[in-house]
Amino acid sequence: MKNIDPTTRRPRGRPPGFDRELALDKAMRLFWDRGYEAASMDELTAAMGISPSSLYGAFGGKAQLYEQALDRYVAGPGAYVEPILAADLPTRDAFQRLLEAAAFELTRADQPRGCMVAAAETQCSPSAEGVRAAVAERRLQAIRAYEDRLRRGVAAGDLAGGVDVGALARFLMTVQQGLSVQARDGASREELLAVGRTAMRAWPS
Amino acid sequence: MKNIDPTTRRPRGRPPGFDRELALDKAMRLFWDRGYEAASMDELTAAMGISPSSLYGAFGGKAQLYEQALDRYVAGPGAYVEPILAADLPTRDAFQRLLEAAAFELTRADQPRGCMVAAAETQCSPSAEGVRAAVAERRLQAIRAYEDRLRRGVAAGDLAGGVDVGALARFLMTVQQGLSVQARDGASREELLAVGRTAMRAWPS
DNA sequence: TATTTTTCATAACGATCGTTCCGAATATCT
DNA sequence: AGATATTCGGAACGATCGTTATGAAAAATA
Repeated sequence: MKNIDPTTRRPRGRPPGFDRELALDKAMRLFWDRGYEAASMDELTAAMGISPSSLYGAFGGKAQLYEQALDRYVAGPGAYVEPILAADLPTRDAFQRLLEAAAFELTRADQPRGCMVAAAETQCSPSAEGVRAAVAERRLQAIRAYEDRLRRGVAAGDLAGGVDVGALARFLMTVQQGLSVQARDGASREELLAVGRTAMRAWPS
Repeated sequence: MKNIDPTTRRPRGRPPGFDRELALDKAMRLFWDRGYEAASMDELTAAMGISPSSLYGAFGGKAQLYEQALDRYVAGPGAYVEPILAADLPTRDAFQRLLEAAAFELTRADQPRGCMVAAAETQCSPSAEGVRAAVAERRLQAIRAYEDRLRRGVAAGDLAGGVDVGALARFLMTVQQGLSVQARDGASREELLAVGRTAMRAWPS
């Protein structure tokens, strides 16, 4: 088949036989549910509907695929976080909404339970140390994002200047990570919401 | 060699060539650090100083060894919990001490970081579903233990009757699970202590 | 139509997984 | 001493791991 339109001109060789974004989405779901090591190449290729050679050609390998799946998770199912932090809300309200949203998102019936980042890859074999460190780094950055939001609250005057924003940020992230474990263990949405409400009682004065 | 004393009479065959408790201890350490699946039989037998056939003879297999390692963890490194819950303390003080003790224990230099139970085996391959369920069940029982302690507080009158003990217990366990993730990510003892202090601010009135 | 380029499916690779088998070693019992 | 019982080290098992090699398939280009 020939393509005349120069704006959609096909490259030289055989065209890819699958949708890259769709395949990445399937991989993300499996990694999300299983973690990195427990998701085998056989399962990945089956879920993505492609062959190992296509996977290597398009994504570079299992570890690289996992990192791209992480990116896709943050930009997709995990995208609910950023707008809440960025919204023009009182600081306390923002984190209350964040915990409510987490309770909702971590227990959706149409998704794997828990967060793909929050409590994943805490244990692994030495050969997976690289990906473990990558996930841990994302968790650290998430705490930083909380800190930044809290500092914005201090600057805006709706959070007392004496508050230890580092400790508060880490506490809030600790709760999120615990919520992810709870969700994976089968806790209900209402139970997670109750945990979130309890956690908010720790909000300074 | 012959053994005369009938109270320490040896059984018929060749005597075991290793200390069962010591070997189990080594296995526990490795499982604690790596989790179930990422700890290979090669590493286990090397750490325990025994052969695969001895491991099977003495423990039954990898999965059974893991369960026994869990028991040993609870009775050993994790034994600090029970006396704090059982102590004759005001309820609030008990959980404050528990969080302080956790911050200390989860960051010991002579042990793997984090708790062997709290945030482990949240993701695994289908073949390890059995052990995952077993660990999850222990986490559920831990929440129950917290609930029982809180109810004791209500009965003793140092916790208001209107308090939702289920939610409070789950919140406290959620924090513990999050602390375990934090510890594995390298958070310092002081940081965990600060998280614990923040969490205690959620204590009812 | 022939050539070139890229992707694809399949099979095969070496490594490692948990497990089992086997013969030697080491003890007690007859 | 010989028979019996139990444990040992080590090899071997089939299965599965992630990865790579091979050649056919499918497109544009010459």
